[in-house]
Amino acid sequence: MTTARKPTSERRTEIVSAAAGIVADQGYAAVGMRDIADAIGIRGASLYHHFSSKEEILYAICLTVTQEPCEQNLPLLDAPGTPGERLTALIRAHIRHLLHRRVEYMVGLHERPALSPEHRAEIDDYVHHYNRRVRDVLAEGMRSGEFRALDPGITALGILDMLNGVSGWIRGTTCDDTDDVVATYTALLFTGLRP
Amino acid sequence: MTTARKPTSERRTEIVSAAAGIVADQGYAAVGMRDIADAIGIRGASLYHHFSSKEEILYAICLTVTQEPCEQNLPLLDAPGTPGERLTALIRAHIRHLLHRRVEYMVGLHERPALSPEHRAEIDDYVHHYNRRVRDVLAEGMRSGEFRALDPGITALGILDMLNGVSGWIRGTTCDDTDDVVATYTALLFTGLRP
DNA sequence: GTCTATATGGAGATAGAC
DNA sequence: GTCTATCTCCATATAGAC
Repeated sequence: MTTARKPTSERRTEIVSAAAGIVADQGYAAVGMRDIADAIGIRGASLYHHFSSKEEILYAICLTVTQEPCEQNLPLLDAPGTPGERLTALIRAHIRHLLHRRVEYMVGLHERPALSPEHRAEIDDYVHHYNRRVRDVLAEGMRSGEFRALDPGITALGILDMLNGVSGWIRGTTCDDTDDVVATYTALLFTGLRP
Repeated sequence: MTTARKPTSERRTEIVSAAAGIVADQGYAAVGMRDIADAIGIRGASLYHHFSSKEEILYAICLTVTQEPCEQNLPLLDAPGTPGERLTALIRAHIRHLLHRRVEYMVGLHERPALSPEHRAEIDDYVHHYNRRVRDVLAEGMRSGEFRALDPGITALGILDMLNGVSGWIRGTTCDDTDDVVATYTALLFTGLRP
Protein backbone atom coordinates (compact mmCIF):
# COMPACT_ATOMS: atom_id res chain seq x y z
CA MET A 1 0.00 0.00 0.00
CA THR A 2 1.50 3.30 -1.11
CA THR A 3 1.24 6.71 0.54
CA ALA A 4 -2.29 8.14 0.57
CA ARG A 5 -2.68 10.74 -2.19
CA LYS A 6 -5.43 12.67 -3.83
CA PRO A 7 -5.58 14.11 -7.33
CA THR A 8 -4.77 17.81 -7.47
CA SER A 9 -8.16 19.06 -8.61
CA GLU A 10 -10.00 17.19 -5.89
CA ARG A 11 -7.56 18.44 -3.26
CA ARG A 12 -8.01 22.03 -4.40
CA THR A 13 -11.77 21.81 -3.83
CA GLU A 14 -11.19 20.18 -0.47
CA ILE A 15 -8.74 22.88 0.58
CA VAL A 16 -11.05 25.69 -0.46
CA SER A 17 -14.03 24.20 1.39
CA ALA A 18 -12.06 23.57 4.56
CA ALA A 19 -10.47 27.01 4.46
CA ALA A 20 -13.84 28.70 3.95
CA GLY A 21 -15.27 27.00 7.01
CA ILE A 22 -12.40 27.95 9.29
CA VAL A 23 -11.98 31.47 7.95
CA ALA A 24 -15.70 32.14 8.27
CA ASP A 25 -15.35 31.26 11.93
CA GLN A 26 -12.12 32.98 12.89
CA GLY A 27 -11.30 35.53 10.21
CA TYR A 28 -8.78 35.26 7.39
CA ALA A 29 -5.68 36.66 9.06
CA ALA A 30 -6.28 34.72 12.26
CA VAL A 31 -6.20 31.39 10.39
CA GLY A 32 -2.84 29.84 9.63
CA MET A 33 -1.89 27.60 6.74
CA ARG A 34 -1.32 24.93 9.38
CA ASP A 35 -4.93 25.24 10.57
CA ILE A 36 -6.21 24.69 7.04
CA ALA A 37 -3.85 21.75 6.52
CA ASP A 38 -4.83 20.16 9.84
CA ALA A 39 -8.49 20.30 8.87
CA ILE A 40 -7.90 18.00 5.91
CA GLY A 41 -5.18 15.87 7.45
CA ILE A 42 -2.04 17.02 5.66
CA ARG A 43 0.97 19.16 6.60
CA GLY A 44 1.12 22.90 6.05
CA ALA A 45 3.89 22.69 3.49
CA SER A 46 1.80 20.38 1.29
CA LEU A 47 -0.70 23.16 0.66
CA TYR A 48 1.90 24.94 -1.47
CA HIS A 49 1.74 22.14 -4.01
CA HIS A 50 -1.86 23.22 -4.75
CA PHE A 51 -1.82 26.97 -4.09
CA SER A 52 1.14 29.29 -4.38
CA SER A 53 0.06 31.36 -1.37
CA LYS A 54 -2.56 31.77 1.31
CA GLU A 55 -4.04 34.67 -0.60
CA GLU A 56 -4.67 32.41 -3.62
CA ILE A 57 -6.95 30.29 -1.44
CA LEU A 58 -8.90 33.36 -0.37
CA TYR A 59 -9.14 34.40 -4.00
CA ALA A 60 -10.63 31.03 -4.93
CA ILE A 61 -13.22 31.38 -2.16
CA CYS A 62 -14.17 34.87 -3.32
CA LEU A 63 -14.58 33.73 -6.91
CA THR A 64 -17.20 31.14 -5.98
CA VAL A 65 -19.42 33.83 -4.44
CA THR A 66 -18.96 36.48 -7.11
CA GLN A 67 -18.19 34.85 -10.45
CA GLU A 68 -20.62 31.97 -9.95
CA PRO A 69 -23.64 34.15 -9.12
CA CYS A 70 -22.89 36.36 -12.11
CA GLU A 71 -22.85 33.37 -14.42
CA GLN A 72 -25.67 31.38 -12.87
CA ASN A 73 -28.13 33.98 -11.58
CA LEU A 74 -27.88 36.98 -13.87
CA PRO A 75 -29.20 35.17 -16.98
CA LEU A 76 -32.53 35.01 -15.14
CA LEU A 77 -32.75 38.78 -15.59
CA ASP A 78 -32.64 38.29 -19.38
CA ALA A 79 -35.41 35.69 -19.46
CA PRO A 80 -38.93 36.51 -20.67
CA GLY A 81 -41.31 38.09 -18.17
CA THR A 82 -41.90 41.38 -16.40
CA PRO A 83 -39.19 42.99 -14.25
CA GLY A 84 -41.07 41.80 -11.17
CA GLU A 85 -41.11 38.21 -12.35
CA ARG A 86 -37.45 38.28 -13.29
CA LEU A 87 -36.42 39.90 -10.00
CA THR A 88 -38.39 37.27 -8.10
CA ALA A 89 -36.51 34.53 -9.94
CA LEU A 90 -33.19 36.18 -9.19
CA ILE A 91 -33.97 36.50 -5.49
CA ARG A 92 -34.82 32.82 -5.22
CA ALA A 93 -31.70 31.78 -7.14
CA HIS A 94 -29.55 34.10 -5.04
CA ILE A 95 -30.80 32.72 -1.73
CA ARG A 96 -30.42 29.15 -2.98
CA HIS A 97 -26.86 29.70 -4.09
CA LEU A 98 -26.08 31.49 -0.85
CA LEU A 99 -27.39 28.64 1.30
CA HIS A 100 -25.47 26.18 -0.86
CA ARG A 101 -22.20 28.09 -0.26
CA ARG A 102 -22.95 29.69 3.06
CA VAL A 103 -19.48 29.85 4.60
CA GLU A 104 -17.94 30.97 1.32
CA TYR A 105 -20.35 33.92 1.32
CA MET A 106 -19.40 34.87 4.87
CA VAL A 107 -15.76 34.97 3.79
CA GLY A 108 -16.29 36.58 0.40
CA LEU A 109 -18.44 39.34 1.85
CA HIS A 110 -16.08 40.36 4.64
CA GLU A 111 -12.49 39.41 3.77
CA ARG A 112 -12.09 41.18 0.45
CA PRO A 113 -9.66 43.76 1.92
CA ALA A 114 -7.14 40.93 2.39
CA LEU A 115 -6.94 40.20 -1.34
CA SER A 116 -4.07 41.47 -3.47
CA PRO A 117 -4.93 44.68 -5.33
CA GLU A 118 -5.27 42.80 -8.65
CA HIS A 119 -7.53 40.11 -7.27
CA ARG A 120 -9.42 42.67 -5.25
CA ALA A 121 -10.17 44.67 -8.38
CA GLU A 122 -11.39 41.60 -10.26
CA ILE A 123 -13.68 40.49 -7.43
CA ASP A 124 -15.03 44.01 -7.00
CA ASP A 125 -15.83 44.10 -10.70
CA TYR A 126 -18.05 41.03 -10.37
CA VAL A 127 -19.81 42.55 -7.37
CA HIS A 128 -20.39 45.87 -9.07
CA HIS A 129 -21.65 44.16 -12.20
CA TYR A 130 -24.13 42.13 -10.18
CA ASN A 131 -25.32 45.23 -8.33
CA ARG A 132 -25.72 47.13 -11.58
CA ARG A 133 -27.83 44.42 -13.16
CA VAL A 134 -30.17 44.42 -10.16
CA ARG A 135 -30.36 48.20 -10.22
CA ASP A 136 -31.18 48.09 -13.95
CA VAL A 137 -34.07 45.68 -13.58
CA LEU A 138 -35.42 47.85 -10.78
CA ALA A 139 -35.16 50.96 -12.95
CA GLU A 140 -36.88 49.13 -15.80
CA GLY A 141 -39.78 48.16 -13.55
CA MET A 142 -40.07 51.70 -12.27
CA ARG A 143 -40.19 53.10 -15.82
CA SER A 144 -42.86 50.61 -16.86
CA GLY A 145 -44.93 51.40 -13.78
CA GLU A 146 -44.71 47.91 -12.32
CA PHE A 147 -42.63 49.30 -9.44
CA ARG A 148 -43.01 52.53 -7.54
CA ALA A 149 -40.49 55.29 -8.17
CA LEU A 150 -37.61 54.98 -5.70
CA ASP A 151 -33.89 55.60 -5.96
CA PRO A 152 -32.95 52.46 -7.92
CA GLY A 153 -29.31 52.45 -6.78
CA ILE A 154 -30.10 52.63 -3.06
CA THR A 155 -32.92 50.13 -3.50
CA ALA A 156 -30.64 47.63 -5.24
CA LEU A 157 -28.00 47.92 -2.52
CA GLY A 158 -30.61 47.56 0.20
CA ILE A 159 -32.12 44.44 -1.34
CA LEU A 160 -28.73 42.80 -1.87
CA ASP A 161 -27.58 43.61 1.67
CA MET A 162 -30.77 42.01 2.94
CA LEU A 163 -30.21 38.89 0.85
CA ASN A 164 -26.50 38.52 1.60
CA GLY A 165 -27.05 39.09 5.29
CA VAL A 166 -28.82 35.75 5.46
CA SER A 167 -25.40 34.06 5.44
CA GLY A 168 -24.72 35.61 8.82
CA TRP A 169 -27.57 34.07 10.77
CA ILE A 170 -29.17 31.13 8.94
CA ARG A 171 -28.72 27.76 10.71
CA GLY A 172 -30.06 24.88 8.69
CA THR A 173 -30.02 24.83 4.93
CA THR A 174 -33.02 22.60 4.25
CA CYS A 175 -35.52 23.35 1.52
CA ASP A 176 -37.94 24.55 4.18
CA ASP A 177 -35.47 27.14 5.42
CA THR A 178 -34.88 28.35 1.89
CA ASP A 179 -38.58 28.62 1.16
CA ASP A 180 -39.31 30.46 4.41
CA VAL A 181 -36.69 33.09 3.73
CA VAL A 182 -37.60 33.51 0.07
CA ALA A 183 -41.31 33.78 0.84
CA THR A 184 -40.83 36.30 3.64
CA TYR A 185 -38.34 38.44 1.73
CA THR A 186 -40.31 38.57 -1.51
CA ALA A 187 -43.50 39.45 0.35
CA LEU A 188 -41.68 42.14 2.32
CA LEU A 189 -39.91 43.62 -0.69
CA PHE A 190 -42.78 43.55 -3.17
CA THR A 191 -45.75 44.37 -0.98
CA GLY A 192 -44.20 45.89 2.14
CA LEU A 193 -45.18 45.71 5.78
CA ARG A 194 -48.49 47.53 5.39
CA PRO A 195 -51.46 45.41 4.30
CA MET B 1 8.34 72.92 27.18
CA THR B 2 7.82 69.38 28.42
CA THR B 3 7.11 66.23 26.46
CA ALA B 4 3.81 66.27 24.55
CA ARG B 5 1.16 64.31 26.48
CA LYS B 6 -2.55 63.79 26.39
CA PRO B 7 -4.91 62.88 29.21
CA THR B 8 -5.78 59.21 29.31
CA SER B 9 -9.48 59.49 28.53
CA GLU B 10 -8.87 61.66 25.48
CA ARG B 11 -6.17 59.28 24.22
CA ARG B 12 -8.47 56.30 24.61
CA THR B 13 -11.04 57.90 22.33
CA GLU B 14 -8.33 58.82 19.87
CA ILE B 15 -6.95 55.28 19.84
CA VAL B 16 -10.36 53.71 19.34
CA SER B 17 -11.21 56.04 16.47
CA ALA B 18 -7.90 55.51 14.71
CA ALA B 19 -8.04 51.75 15.19
CA ALA B 20 -11.58 51.57 13.84
CA GLY B 21 -10.58 53.35 10.67
CA ILE B 22 -7.58 51.14 9.97
CA VAL B 23 -9.26 47.89 10.98
CA ALA B 24 -12.29 48.67 8.83
CA ASP B 25 -9.91 48.96 5.91
CA GLN B 26 -7.59 46.03 6.46
CA GLY B 27 -9.21 43.66 8.93
CA TYR B 28 -8.49 43.23 12.63
CA ALA B 29 -5.79 40.58 12.53
CA ALA B 30 -3.95 42.25 9.66
CA VAL B 31 -3.52 45.45 11.66
CA GLY B 32 -0.64 45.66 14.11
CA MET B 33 -0.40 47.68 17.28
CA ARG B 34 2.34 49.66 15.52
CA ASP B 35 -0.08 50.61 12.75
CA ILE B 36 -2.55 51.98 15.26
CA ALA B 37 0.19 53.80 17.15
CA ASP B 38 1.65 55.28 13.96
CA ALA B 39 -1.75 56.68 13.03
CA ILE B 40 -1.82 58.88 16.13
CA GLY B 41 1.89 59.61 16.33
CA ILE B 42 3.04 57.53 19.28
CA ARG B 43 5.01 54.30 19.71
CA GLY B 44 3.41 50.88 19.85
CA ALA B 45 4.42 50.24 23.43
CA SER B 46 2.64 53.39 24.58
CA LEU B 47 -0.71 51.90 23.63
CA TYR B 48 -0.39 49.49 26.54
CA HIS B 49 -0.66 52.36 28.96
CA HIS B 50 -4.25 52.87 27.78
CA PHE B 51 -5.35 49.35 26.81
CA SER B 52 -4.09 46.11 28.25
CA SER B 53 -4.27 44.31 24.90
CA LYS B 54 -5.20 44.68 21.26
CA GLU B 55 -8.39 42.79 21.93
CA GLU B 56 -9.47 45.42 24.47
CA ILE B 57 -9.39 48.01 21.70
CA LEU B 58 -11.60 45.84 19.51
CA TYR B 59 -13.93 45.36 22.45
CA ALA B 60 -14.24 49.13 22.87
CA ILE B 61 -15.09 49.52 19.19
CA CYS B 62 -17.74 46.80 19.37
CA LEU B 63 -19.34 48.38 22.43
CA THR B 64 -19.96 51.67 20.62
CA VAL B 65 -21.99 49.91 17.93
CA THR B 66 -23.95 47.56 20.19
CA GLN B 67 -24.32 49.11 23.64
CA GLU B 68 -24.88 52.63 22.33
CA PRO B 69 -27.70 51.72 19.91
CA CYS B 70 -29.41 49.71 22.64
CA GLU B 71 -29.33 52.68 25.00
CA GLN B 72 -30.04 55.43 22.47
CA ASN B 73 -32.35 53.86 19.89
CA LEU B 74 -34.42 51.24 21.71
CA PRO B 75 -36.25 53.75 23.95
CA LEU B 76 -37.94 54.98 20.77
CA LEU B 77 -39.78 51.65 20.65
CA ASP B 78 -41.32 52.45 24.05
CA ALA B 79 -42.54 55.91 23.04
CA PRO B 80 -46.21 56.64 22.31
CA GLY B 81 -47.49 55.85 18.82
CA THR B 82 -48.36 52.88 16.64
CA PRO B 83 -45.80 50.14 15.94
CA GLY B 84 -45.35 51.62 12.48
CA GLU B 85 -44.55 55.06 13.86
CA ARG B 86 -42.17 53.68 16.44
CA LEU B 87 -40.40 51.46 13.90
CA THR B 88 -40.00 54.43 11.57
CA ALA B 89 -38.37 56.42 14.36
CA LEU B 90 -36.02 53.54 15.13
CA ILE B 91 -34.97 53.16 11.51
CA ARG B 92 -34.10 56.83 11.25
CA ALA B 93 -32.17 56.79 14.54
CA HIS B 94 -30.36 53.60 13.51
CA ILE B 95 -29.20 55.01 10.18
CA ARG B 96 -28.15 58.27 11.80
CA HIS B 97 -26.10 56.51 14.45
CA LEU B 98 -24.60 54.23 11.81
CA LEU B 99 -23.49 57.12 9.61
CA HIS B 100 -22.07 58.87 12.67
CA ARG B 101 -19.96 55.78 13.53
CA ARG B 102 -19.55 54.27 10.12
CA VAL B 103 -16.15 52.62 10.44
CA GLU B 104 -16.94 51.35 13.91
CA TYR B 105 -19.99 49.57 12.46
CA MET B 106 -17.89 47.97 9.72
CA VAL B 107 -15.59 46.58 12.40
CA GLY B 108 -18.26 45.67 14.93
CA LEU B 109 -20.32 43.82 12.36
CA HIS B 110 -17.51 41.67 10.97
CA GLU B 111 -14.76 41.25 13.54
CA ARG B 112 -16.72 39.83 16.45
CA PRO B 113 -15.08 36.36 16.08
CA ALA B 114 -11.79 37.94 17.17
CA LEU B 115 -13.15 38.91 20.59
CA SER B 116 -12.42 36.86 23.70
CA PRO B 117 -15.24 34.44 24.58
CA GLU B 118 -16.38 36.64 27.48
CA HIS B 119 -16.44 39.86 25.47
CA ARG B 120 -17.95 38.02 22.53
CA ALA B 121 -20.82 36.80 24.68
CA GLU B 122 -21.49 40.28 26.05
CA ILE B 123 -21.51 41.88 22.61
CA ASP B 124 -23.71 39.14 21.20
CA ASP B 125 -26.16 39.75 24.02
CA TYR B 126 -26.56 43.38 22.98
CA VAL B 127 -27.09 42.35 19.36
CA HIS B 128 -29.64 39.72 20.22
CA HIS B 129 -31.47 42.10 22.51
CA TYR B 130 -31.68 44.70 19.76
CA ASN B 131 -32.92 42.12 17.25
CA ARG B 132 -35.53 40.88 19.69
CA ARG B 133 -36.90 44.33 20.33
CA VAL B 134 -37.30 44.92 16.59
CA ARG B 135 -38.94 41.54 16.16
CA ASP B 136 -41.33 42.35 19.02
CA VAL B 137 -42.50 45.64 17.55
CA LEU B 138 -43.06 43.88 14.22
CA ALA B 139 -45.08 41.14 15.93
CA GLU B 140 -47.11 43.78 17.75
CA GLY B 141 -47.93 45.55 14.51
CA MET B 142 -48.91 42.26 12.88
CA ARG B 143 -51.26 41.42 15.74
CA SER B 144 -52.90 44.84 15.64
CA GLY B 145 -53.33 44.59 11.87
CA GLU B 146 -51.12 47.57 11.07
CA PHE B 147 -48.61 45.18 9.43
CA ARG B 148 -49.26 42.16 7.25
CA ALA B 149 -48.66 38.72 8.74
CA LEU B 150 -45.06 37.63 8.02
CA ASP B 151 -42.50 35.67 9.98
CA PRO B 152 -41.49 38.39 12.47
CA GLY B 153 -38.09 36.87 13.22
CA ILE B 154 -36.99 36.63 9.60
CA THR B 155 -38.44 40.05 8.86
CA ALA B 156 -36.53 41.64 11.74
CA LEU B 157 -33.24 40.07 10.64
CA GLY B 158 -33.85 41.13 7.05
CA ILE B 159 -34.57 44.73 7.98
CA LEU B 160 -31.53 44.99 10.26
CA ASP B 161 -29.24 43.43 7.64
CA MET B 162 -30.51 45.98 5.16
CA LEU B 163 -29.87 48.85 7.58
CA ASN B 164 -26.45 47.69 8.75
CA GLY B 165 -25.32 46.98 5.21
CA VAL B 166 -25.34 50.72 4.56
CA SER B 167 -22.02 50.96 6.41
CA GLY B 168 -20.43 48.91 3.63
CA TRP B 169 -21.14 51.24 0.73
CA ILE B 170 -22.16 54.74 1.86
CA ARG B 171 -19.66 57.44 0.88
CA GLY B 172 -20.55 60.81 2.31
CA THR B 173 -22.34 61.26 5.61
CA THR B 174 -24.15 64.51 4.98
CA CYS B 175 -27.74 65.08 6.05
CA ASP B 176 -28.82 64.63 2.44
CA ASP B 177 -27.28 61.18 2.28
CA THR B 178 -28.97 60.21 5.51
CA ASP B 179 -32.34 61.46 4.34
CA ASP B 180 -32.06 59.72 0.97
CA VAL B 181 -31.35 56.36 2.55
CA VAL B 182 -33.98 56.72 5.25
CA ALA B 183 -36.64 57.82 2.76
CA THR B 184 -35.90 55.02 0.29
CA TYR B 185 -35.68 52.31 2.93
CA THR B 186 -38.83 53.29 4.79
CA ALA B 187 -40.78 53.52 1.53
CA LEU B 188 -39.45 50.14 0.42
CA LEU B 189 -40.07 48.42 3.74
CA PHE B 190 -43.50 49.85 4.53
CA THR B 191 -45.09 50.02 1.08
CA GLY B 192 -42.95 47.70 -1.03
CA LEU B 193 -41.90 47.86 -4.65
CA ARG B 194 -45.40 47.51 -6.11
CA PRO B 195 -47.44 50.72 -6.38
C1' DG C 1 2.33 59.33 29.42
C1' DT C 2 5.74 58.08 26.34
C1' DC C 3 9.96 56.25 25.26
C1' DT C 4 13.90 52.47 23.88
C1' DA C 5 15.08 47.89 23.98
C1' DT C 6 13.89 43.33 23.99
C1' DA C 7 11.68 38.74 25.07
C1' DT C 8 8.99 35.30 22.96
C1' DG C 9 6.22 33.07 19.96
C1' DG C 10 4.17 32.00 15.61
C1' DA C 11 3.31 33.22 10.94
C1' DG C 12 4.09 32.34 5.63
C1' DA C 13 6.96 30.27 2.71
C1' DT C 14 11.04 27.29 0.74
C1' DA C 15 14.38 23.14 -0.01
C1' DG C 16 14.86 18.84 -1.00
C1' DA C 17 13.98 13.76 0.31
C1' DC C 18 10.64 10.09 -0.60
C1' DG D 1 1.54 14.59 -3.65
C1' DT D 2 3.22 14.73 0.80
C1' DC D 3 6.67 14.83 4.01
C1' DT D 4 10.50 16.88 7.55
C1' DA D 5 13.28 20.58 8.57
C1' DT D 6 14.14 25.15 8.51
C1' DC D 7 14.61 30.10 7.12
C1' DT D 8 13.11 34.68 7.91
C1' DC D 9 10.31 37.99 9.41
C1' DC D 10 7.09 40.40 12.25
C1' DA D 11 3.49 40.11 15.69
C1' DT D 12 2.00 41.05 20.75
C1' DA D 13 3.51 42.19 24.90
C1' DT D 14 6.90 43.42 28.84
C1' DA D 15 10.71 45.98 31.58
C1' DG D 16 12.30 49.86 33.11
C1' DA D 17 14.29 54.70 32.09
C1' DC D 18 12.71 59.53 31.60
